Amino acid sequence: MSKNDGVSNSVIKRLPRYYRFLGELKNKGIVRISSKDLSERMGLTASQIRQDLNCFGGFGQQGYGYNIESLYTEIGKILGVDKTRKAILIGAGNLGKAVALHMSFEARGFNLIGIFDKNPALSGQMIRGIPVRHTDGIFDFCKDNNPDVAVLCIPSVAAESLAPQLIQLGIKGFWNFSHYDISANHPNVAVENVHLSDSLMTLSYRVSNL
Amino acid sequence: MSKNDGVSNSVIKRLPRYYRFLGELKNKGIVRISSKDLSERMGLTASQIRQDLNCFGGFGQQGYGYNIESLYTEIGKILGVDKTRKAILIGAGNLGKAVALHMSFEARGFNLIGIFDKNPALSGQMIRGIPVRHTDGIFDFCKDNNPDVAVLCIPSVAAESLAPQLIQLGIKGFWNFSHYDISANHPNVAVENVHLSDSLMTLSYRVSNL
DNA sequence: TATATATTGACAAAATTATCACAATGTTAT
DNA sequence: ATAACATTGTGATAATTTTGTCAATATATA
Repeated sequence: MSKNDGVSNSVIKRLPRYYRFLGELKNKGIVRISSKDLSERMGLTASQIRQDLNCFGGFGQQGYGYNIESLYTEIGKILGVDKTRKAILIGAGNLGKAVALHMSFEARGFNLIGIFDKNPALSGQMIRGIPVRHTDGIFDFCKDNNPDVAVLCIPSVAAESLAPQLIQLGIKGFWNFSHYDISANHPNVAVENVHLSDSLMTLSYRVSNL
Repeated sequence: MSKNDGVSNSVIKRLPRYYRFLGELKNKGIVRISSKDLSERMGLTASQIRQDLNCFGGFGQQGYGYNIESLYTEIGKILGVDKTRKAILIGAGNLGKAVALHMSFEARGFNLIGIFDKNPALSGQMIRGIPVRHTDGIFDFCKDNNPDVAVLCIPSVAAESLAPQLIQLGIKGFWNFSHYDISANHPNVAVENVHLSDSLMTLSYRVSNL
C-alpha cells in the first residue's frame, strides 16, 4: 500500500479536473497560482483545494502559492499518466471507433495496443493504425501481450460474460461503456463505468427540475 | 418549486441506476422486490435504497416490498423520461456521430431534432435520418424550433463561445462532451458534463493504486 | 534589513450523507 | 380468523466530506 491510499473517492474524482485546469494555466504561461485564485476559476473553495492536495503532500509554499508547472507534474504522477499501461479496446462499433479515434490515450498513461470486434466484416480494418481483430483472438492476444486494461464498448450481455474471463487473463482495469455494472461483482479490479444513458437521464432530471 | 427539489446530488445520481436495474428485473418478469434483495443486487445498503426512494414518496408496502413495474414507472416520471424534450447535437465528428447513432434519446425523454457541424463537407449528410446542417444555421434553427437541450461534441474553445449564445436562445440544458466546464460559469442552466478524459485518468489512478 | 502582506498546512467545526434500529403495518400460512 | 413473518418508513446515530480559522512562515516592499 502506498502512502496515498485511503484517499477518498471525492478527492480522487476531483484530481483530473485540477490536472486539466493546471494544464490550461501552464499553456497560458502562468507560473504560479494561489489556492484562492484557483478556487475562483474552478468554482470550489480554496480550503478544499488545499486539503485535497495535502492528501498527497505539501506542494505549496506560504506566501507564494503553488508553482503550476511542478504541481501539474506532481498530479500527473499521482494519476499515473507518466506510466504507460497497455490497453485493448473491445467493440469497434460506432462508440468503440469514436473512443479509439477521439481519445488521447497516450496523454492519459495508456497505449492502445489492440482492437477487437466480433463482427468478422470489421476484421483487418485499420483504426488509428491498429488492425481490428476478431474477438476470438482476445485470449491468445492477452497471453502474448499482457494488456493492463480493457475498454469495453460492447453490449451488456457480452460485457457480463467477457469481464470475468479478462480478469483471469490479468486485466486489472476496465473502462466500461456497457450498461453492465462490473464493479458490483468483481472486487480488486479497477473499474470506471461510463454510463452515458445514466448521464443523459440525470440531465433529464435536472432540466425537469430547474 | 416542486415537492421533490432539495433532493441531494448523491441521490439524483443514483436514480438512473435504480431505473436501469428495475428495468432489467421487469424484463425478467419479476413482479416485486424488497429493498434488501435489490440492495444485494446493486451493492448498496437496503437502508439507502429506502431513504433514496422516500425522497420522492412512499412507493413500497410493508411486508411486501416494491412493485417493480410501478416503481419503474415512478422513477421514470421523476427522471422525466416520460417527457419529450427537443435536443440538438452540435459537432458531428467521430464522437458526435457515435453519440447520435448509439444513444436511445427517445427512451431517455429526448427527441433529437437537429445536427450541426462547422465542416461544410458534412452538410447534407444524413445521420440517423437527420441531415447535418452547417453551424451557422443554429441560431435560426433555434428560433424556429426552440430546442430544450444541446449536446456538445465540439472542442472546448467552440463550446466556450457557443454556450452563452445558446443559453440566450433558450437552451436550458447541456450534455457537454467538451473539455470546457459550462457549469462553472452559467447558473440556472442544467449541465451534465461527460469528461471522458477525466474518467480515463481516474481509471489510471485506480489501476495505479490497486 | 525590517515591516507589511500573502498564503499555506493543519486542525476544529459545520454540513452533508449513509447507516442503524425499530415501531407500524401489511402479507402469508394455517 | 389468527398468528407468525416480512418489510417499509422514519427518526436517531454514525461516518464522511466540506468549510472555517489561524498560527507559522515565506514573499514583497520600502
